[in-house]
Amino acid sequence: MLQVNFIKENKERVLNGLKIRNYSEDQLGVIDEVIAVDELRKSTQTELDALLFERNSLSKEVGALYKAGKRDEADGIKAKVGQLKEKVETLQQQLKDKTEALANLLYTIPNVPHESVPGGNTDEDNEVFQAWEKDLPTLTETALPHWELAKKYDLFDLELGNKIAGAGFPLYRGQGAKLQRALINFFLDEAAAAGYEEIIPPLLVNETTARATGQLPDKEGQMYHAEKDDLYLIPTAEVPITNIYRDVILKESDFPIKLTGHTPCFRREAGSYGAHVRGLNRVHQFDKIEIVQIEHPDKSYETLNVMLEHVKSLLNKLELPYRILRLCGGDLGFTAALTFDFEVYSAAQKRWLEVSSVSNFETFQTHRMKLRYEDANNKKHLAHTLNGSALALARIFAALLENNQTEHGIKIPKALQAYTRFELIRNK
RNA sequence: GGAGAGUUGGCCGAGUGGUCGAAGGCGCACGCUUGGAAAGCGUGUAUACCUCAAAAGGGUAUCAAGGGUUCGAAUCCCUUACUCUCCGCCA
Repeated sequence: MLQVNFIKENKERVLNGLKIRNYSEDQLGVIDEVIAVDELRKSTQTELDALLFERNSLSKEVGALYKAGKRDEADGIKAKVGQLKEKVETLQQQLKDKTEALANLLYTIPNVPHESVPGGNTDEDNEVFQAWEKDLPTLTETALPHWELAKKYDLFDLELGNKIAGAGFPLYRGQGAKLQRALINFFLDEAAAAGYEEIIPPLLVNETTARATGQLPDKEGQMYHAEKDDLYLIPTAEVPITNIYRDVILKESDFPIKLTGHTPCFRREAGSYGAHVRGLNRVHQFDKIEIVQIEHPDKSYETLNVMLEHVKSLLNKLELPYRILRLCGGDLGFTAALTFDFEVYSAAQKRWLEVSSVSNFETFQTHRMKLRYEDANNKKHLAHTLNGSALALARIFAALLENNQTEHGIKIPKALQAYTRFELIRNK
């Protein structure tokens, strides 16, 4: 969430940012509301602090008077302090209310988009940041979409997944399962080679954790919730991994912190339907390797580029055609300041599939998380967080099947063969 | 799941109603000392918010979390969480 002081000092910038996110004039009122509530909060605290000061000083006197044996005098002061009590309680309640009201307002305000974020409403308006310059693969008339290929080669089974869990929970088997595992290991090894420390985090997280990275309250309905224990199934490894550094004060020399992790990701995807969700295009559970960096604010955009390069190299090694989009204001996530999406071309479906999202959150997450660093003058500042998928498996898997299908079987890209230990997925 | 013990600052650890944001030690930083280092000596060393144009200064809160008793709570009471030990269950 944004800091009140930041909003006050950069009001125009914040308002413009919200406009890029297509806020109406009416909705922009929230900014003035925040400022007003904060003024009330401050004046309440000033009043309360003065009252508490009085109470504390008088109470100290009582102690001293008792020691000196002056009971009567002490009792007089006791009565006086007793009278303050009601007012203290009222003010304390008010302060609590105001603080809460402020927090609730701030929770509704999304991050300020980076200056490069274009306007626009939907994913149609995203800017093609890097197009695919070479020819797109073309397949024969008889080419199959991945869900058909899965049947032909027995790679995954949606019906069985449905039987066991429900729609959108794929079950991989045989060479399909092996290909999944190969991709996971490949991505993790590549991340390790790029200097990321591997983490295996919990797959369920508590409310504080989900709130810190901004999934709550914004994406409440998108996460699976184990109500009995009040835990959320992670929608991405970003959540538990970034939270490692919640409430931490770093030294400048600690930067950059680079973490990676493979986890399944669980998403309810409420409201999704239609042809675009066929097969593995949109599922409730998929595997993803996430890369996370915690950076010095001066370097975070440089680091964002480095992360883009990492994802590019993965796709190049997998020999998949891809393009990079810069998300427009309307498509940009609530917590992100700047996001680049990677899409791979699915030749059989003749469409682009999103396989990675690389974002800079600046201080939006670190403010909630209280993740700070200390500069040379011992001043504390909020750090920047970044993360990206490197990569999300289900759609990569789909694209690999479709693009590499031949009449003899499905070719495995060279870089992956060391992991799969087969070069071709053949009909049984 | 049951029983018991515990949770204090970066770490260890003292502290059972007032002068305690908290002794002492370790660590860390700076200075003195030294040819240099170690040792020694000295000084400093939490976070957030409010106030102040800013700094200085002042104030408030925080001893796991929340609530209560009291003029006053690290200290007493209640609730919750977590940790450890034992039992149960179990990969």
